Amino acid sequence: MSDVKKALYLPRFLPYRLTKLSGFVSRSLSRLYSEKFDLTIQEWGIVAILGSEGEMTASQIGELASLDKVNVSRAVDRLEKAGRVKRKTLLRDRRSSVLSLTEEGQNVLARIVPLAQDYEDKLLADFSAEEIEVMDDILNRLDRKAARLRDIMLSR
Amino acid sequence: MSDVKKALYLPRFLPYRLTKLSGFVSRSLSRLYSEKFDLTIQEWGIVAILGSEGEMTASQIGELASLDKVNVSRAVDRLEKAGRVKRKTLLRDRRSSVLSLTEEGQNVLARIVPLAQDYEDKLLADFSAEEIEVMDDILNRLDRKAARLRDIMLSR
DNA sequence: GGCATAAAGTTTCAAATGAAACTATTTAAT
DNA sequence: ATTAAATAGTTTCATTTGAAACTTTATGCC
Repeated sequence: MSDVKKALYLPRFLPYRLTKLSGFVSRSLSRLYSEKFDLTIQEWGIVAILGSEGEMTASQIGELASLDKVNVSRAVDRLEKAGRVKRKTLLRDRRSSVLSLTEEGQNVLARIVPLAQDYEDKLLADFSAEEIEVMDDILNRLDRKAARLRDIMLSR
Repeated sequence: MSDVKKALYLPRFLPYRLTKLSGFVSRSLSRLYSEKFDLTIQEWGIVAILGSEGEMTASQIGELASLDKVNVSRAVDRLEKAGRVKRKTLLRDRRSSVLSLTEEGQNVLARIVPLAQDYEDKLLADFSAEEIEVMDDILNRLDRKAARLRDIMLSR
């Protein structure tokens, strides 16, 4: 009767559950592209973003992919060396360059997208359309809240 | 009209969203214990588990905390050196030992639990009890499915 | 009992990561 | 115009991580 809330039951603790779930998912997914296509998770994110957005600078990519600039820089470097991404220096600001997929990059993307979609489809196979909508809403709200809390915590 | 599903919109891709959310959450939470208590995320998980389960071997902990044995070994080593965990060798199997929290370990746990609970409460503040139940169910199902998919993928 | 195989942890080594320092360029202020 | 401050991206260095090899102890088989 006394120590009801003394401890903390990890399997019910949301942060733990999120970490565990996202770990499962990322590791599974990475098996789909790491060996076969020699891509890291960051590179895959960048290729996916350039695929849907077209041209972007490194910092814009970082923003969208939630990657810090060090990681973007390294990943872009590897992608460029592998001939999957090309840079075009801007005249109006030579500090940064605009990045885009090469033909080879588009090729890789086209081959991975179905695998990734297929994995997501399988993960969601047991959920109805309404349930997926609910999940979508929950994730959005959690994401916004987590970002806000982080900002609050950082600011003091 | 042609390339509707060619690309993949990252901000709607579930694996990406999970990774991003869990990253936010873990980093925020880790600020609560890493500096103040000098604990890594793995150590915190182990302390929490030992706190609610009492005595366990390293492999049992790994099972519960979803940590591989290398990480458990290292984290336990640090915890022991910090006087937070103690080992008791089993007579019937001297390969492993049973681990438990020292008084100091229980102390640390008791000081962190309120902080962790508070963070979780804030994260969930905008959700109703029903919504939390729905979320709970969704996470359980996703977790089981992701684990099953991983096993399937590993087995070939 | 004696030998092969498995299991629990630990150690080692190479690769991934992140914080901080650095370079090059641009913008702002005087 | 000249200097100071800010921005984009890169490099460096120390730490973290994970896979594979290793050590010790236990189990199964003949």
